[in-house]
Amino acid sequence: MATIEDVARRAGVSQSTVSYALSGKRPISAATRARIEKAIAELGYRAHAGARALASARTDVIGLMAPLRTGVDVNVIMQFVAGVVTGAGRAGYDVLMLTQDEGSVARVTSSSMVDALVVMDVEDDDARLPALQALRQPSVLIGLPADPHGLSCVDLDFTQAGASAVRHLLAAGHRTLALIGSPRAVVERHTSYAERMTRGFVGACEAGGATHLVLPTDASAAGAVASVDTLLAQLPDVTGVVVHNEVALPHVISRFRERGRDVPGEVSVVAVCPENVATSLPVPVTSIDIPAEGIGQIAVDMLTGLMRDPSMAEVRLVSPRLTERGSVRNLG
Amino acid sequence: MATIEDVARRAGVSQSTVSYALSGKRPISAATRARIEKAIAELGYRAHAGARALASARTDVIGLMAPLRTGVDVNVIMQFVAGVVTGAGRAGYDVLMLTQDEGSVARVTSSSMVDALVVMDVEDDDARLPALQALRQPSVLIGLPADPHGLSCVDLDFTQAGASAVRHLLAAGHRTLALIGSPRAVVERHTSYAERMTRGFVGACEAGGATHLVLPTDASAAGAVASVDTLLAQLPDVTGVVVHNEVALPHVISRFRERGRDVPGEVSVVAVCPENVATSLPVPVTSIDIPAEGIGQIAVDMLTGLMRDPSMAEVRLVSPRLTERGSVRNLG
DNA sequence: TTGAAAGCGCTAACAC
DNA sequence: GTGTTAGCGCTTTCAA
Repeated sequence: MATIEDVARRAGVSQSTVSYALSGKRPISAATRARIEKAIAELGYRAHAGARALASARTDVIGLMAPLRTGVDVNVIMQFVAGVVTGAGRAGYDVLMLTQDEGSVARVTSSSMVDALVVMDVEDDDARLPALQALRQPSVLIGLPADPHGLSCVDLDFTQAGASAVRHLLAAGHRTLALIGSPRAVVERHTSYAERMTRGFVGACEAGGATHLVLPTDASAAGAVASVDTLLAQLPDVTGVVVHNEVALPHVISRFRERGRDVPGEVSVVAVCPENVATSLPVPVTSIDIPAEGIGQIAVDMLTGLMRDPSMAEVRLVSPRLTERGSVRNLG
Repeated sequence: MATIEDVARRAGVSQSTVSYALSGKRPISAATRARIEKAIAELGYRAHAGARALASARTDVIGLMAPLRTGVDVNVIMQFVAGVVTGAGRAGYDVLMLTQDEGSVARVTSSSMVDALVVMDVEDDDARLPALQALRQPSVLIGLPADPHGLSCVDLDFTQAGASAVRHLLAAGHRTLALIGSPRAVVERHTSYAERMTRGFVGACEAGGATHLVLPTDASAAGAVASVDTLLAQLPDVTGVVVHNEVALPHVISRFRERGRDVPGEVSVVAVCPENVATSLPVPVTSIDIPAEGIGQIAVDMLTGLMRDPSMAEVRLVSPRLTERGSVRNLG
């Protein structure tokens, strides 16, 4: 591999001139720059990442801690990852995937493998927060813990999403509502988005005087069936359902039909899921989009902002947008 | 951050002794080793990754090129990624996620950001192969191109999987079969696994004298419905169906039922998908498992082998294993 | 507008 | 069993 010295020699300039030509940190005459670029092209030169990291104390790599376990809305997670990776690419960064295990954050940060971190799957009272805040490198959470500890966060405003779904159903005349939510395991770890979704749902139901029920639901056909059956047993006159569980969604709808409740004839459904999920079902479903890819990109933007000015920590909640697709029936 | 020099000073030894204690590349007396470990612990020392990469010409990072676009069996892809990441972790490597775009492989390899590459979503006649083979760093493909160019490959033996599914149906007395396969776009790019699946399916049908039809199928409910309808129009007396399309699978089964063909009463189904997909449907489905996570780990093992001895290139095809779960009816 | 040279922190000869 | 030291390839003062 060619080194910067090879380039310098070939272009008849000094190493530092090549370096500055590359970084643009000082003016280079057009003629010199041309010779350097020619040499670089001829040699196929690329700066050695390790050497650059050593000398400059930056790696241009972002660490991404994503829940890689399967089963739970893989689709959404994948979209977040895609958003982070493409956003990072556009900003000139690469992405190092980290497993969920304890040590990996400490390892990659203290060995200077990454300049910054994006952390997904945040819990309401996440144990990692103090450690993250103590880091030399800035981090952005995808999710919103109860106390952000001065860390930057970005997420869909799930509280508003839950409330907005309910208000949409209330406006259509529904008064007996249910939330078919995240798997029990997710709820029990107090995962931030599940918590907020529930809060928004319950709050709006209470404000609107609606009877309501919250059902944690396994991300499987069986889970969907169980929840629908429980729901019909406990709240037989339910007419409006909010589904925040991408995997269960199609099975929830089928199960309602099997139980003789047509959607949207007898039961209206509002889903909270990525748009492609809502539109690719047999019957298009009215939904609040989880703009996962966009949020991933925002996370990277926030990170580059923080690297410029570490004091810029902020919380950004993307407002939910509900799209009516006909799975809600107006009882008015 | 503490440096190796800080550790050396604190332990009263030389830098190289610390380095050797860390790498185990030469014997260190127990007493010295103890003092070094104490110093490391007290200082919270971690080697600077860039400095190490510069001096040793290795990064302990593996690049992973995964198709991050959504829609196409995200679940499977996620499991591959999880397998690669956990396998890499166990082998002492981190994983750098690369986007599908042209330049990224050249960028990370020629700047020495990675020691090796795992490449997913391989096409039958993949344009990237010559470039991969010319690299300084070894690579492993997940998938099997027509001509591996001397590169290492690992995948489920989809040819066998297709054949095995057909033979299972033939053995149960079915004589009119269909393959509900990957999306047309995937097929048209000649994605390796789709190609091989079709080959295995068709080959075994012909060998067994079965009437057969292959239907590329969109990864959506609509796609599933369209394929089932086409199938029933073109091959009304079909009794055995192989489904190699995780997303379509549940909708295929529902659609058969809507069309008055019970599964497995009138139509028998063998799926090719990850086990968790086959078992979490309303009716458990007889399937050939895609052991994605395991294959991801094997890919990493092969990579570490290649880094030890670059001449060890090989093709590994994992034999399919069919699990009967009751969605195939014996017509005997 | 350019060059010389001092590190950045680590590894791996080489020497004892 | 341990120490000395010459790089690895780049960035960035300092000097001109």
